[in-house]
Amino acid sequence: MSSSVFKSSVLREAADRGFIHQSTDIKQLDGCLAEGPIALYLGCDATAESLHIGHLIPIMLLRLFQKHGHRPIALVGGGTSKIGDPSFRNTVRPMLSEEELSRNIQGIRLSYAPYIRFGAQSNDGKLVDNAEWLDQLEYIPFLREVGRHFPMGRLLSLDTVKQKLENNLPFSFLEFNYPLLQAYDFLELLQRENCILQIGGSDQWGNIVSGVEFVRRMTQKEVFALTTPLLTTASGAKMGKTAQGAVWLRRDFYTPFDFWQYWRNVDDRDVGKLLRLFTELSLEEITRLESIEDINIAKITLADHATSLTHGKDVLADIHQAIETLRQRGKSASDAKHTPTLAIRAEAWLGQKTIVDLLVEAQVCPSRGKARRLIRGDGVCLNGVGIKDELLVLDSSHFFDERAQLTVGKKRLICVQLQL
RNA sequence: GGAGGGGUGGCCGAGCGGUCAAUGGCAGCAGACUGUAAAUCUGCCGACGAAAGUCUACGUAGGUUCAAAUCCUACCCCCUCCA
Repeated sequence: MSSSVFKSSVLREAADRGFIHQSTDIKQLDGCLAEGPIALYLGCDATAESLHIGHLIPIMLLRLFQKHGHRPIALVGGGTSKIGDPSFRNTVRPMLSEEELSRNIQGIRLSYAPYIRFGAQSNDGKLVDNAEWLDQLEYIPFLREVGRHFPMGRLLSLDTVKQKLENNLPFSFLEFNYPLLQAYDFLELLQRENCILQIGGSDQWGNIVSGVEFVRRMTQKEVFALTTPLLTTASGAKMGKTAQGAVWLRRDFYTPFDFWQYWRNVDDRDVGKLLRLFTELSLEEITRLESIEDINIAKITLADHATSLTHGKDVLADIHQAIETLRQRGKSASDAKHTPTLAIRAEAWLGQKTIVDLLVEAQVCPSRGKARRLIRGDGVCLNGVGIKDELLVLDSSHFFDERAQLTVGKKRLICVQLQL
């Protein structure tokens, strides 16, 4: 999508950076945006205690809108999470308890903090929980006021619904109601906050458009939908998922070091795209980085910027020091605060426990058997020396200044801190 | 409510009384080559154990059998068709 067609600065930049996948009447939306600040919202369900990289594109877009003076609303689906979004997943979502939900909502608030400025100023963001209104709904009034605006044909034509039916996947009336509730959110936010735009990932298109149509039927007002592309890596995998699970945005779920590594190791073909989406470097600067022969410079820049946006600039020095340690296979002793660190008590370990125990304790391996196999596969170094002997017992010779560097493969580093 | 099909390791998917800790694929991890990329090749890929081996697992609970993922019974869940 060419940016030159837009009058509003925010859509121009969004288009240039690759944020726009689909939208309803974008000309009219552009007009509204050019006239002055609007309120817009992004919703997500309260299914975990942290958001992850998969959520990040729409969040970056929400941030972009705020940067251009618009008012962002982060909606957390405390209500809709009781139903479970059936979109594009073939298992039924587990039912969450009230306690889990409120814990998750708190965690999501924390996840948003680096990206969206919340507060009371004119374009400060706001975090709302749709349980606030959805919990109040009563069945018969809801059916009469809301249900009748959803033609059955329209509902059945939703991609998410069709997919469930065609593939004979489990799908109950409970989940079938999800689009209605999400649509209702939009109406509620229009009335409460004069919110006229909903953004989301492209998998949310059906749900979002249901809201746009519903609002039109209820109020005769035009509201808008804008979706971001679903990010897959060049190799086709879903962005942000690793074997260990999601790449979480909260540092107590995923260390800044590992977060940095995630970006450092992206596919070559994705670097430019990711720089545009996940850093705030100028487009000229990104083009320059792309033209440099050594693509690793662009990757490191991506990792630095994405990480400092999420975790703050001050983590970078530590991370770079740890990287240097890794590069030299654990020669120097770093005491980085933002790299994975394991503290062990001298009297319990020295002369007692083995390298296998250490790998398990450091949560590198989930079991002792895995740790053994990792060693047998030449995957483990202690202070830069390859470990051959899985029975190796730790002693003071392994520590310099009470520290040892445990490296696993080329990318993982654990600082082991000895406590006397 | 009736009839039929199905629930196997992270996912897909074989197996249908012993040789099954369970073929194969994907994903993953480590090694080699590189650039902490991709592709390729090699090894690993339930837990405990140095090993021999032991234990726990094929929806849940029982049962038959020397022996069960495989047979029987009940229950739970999913799908399809009928009512």
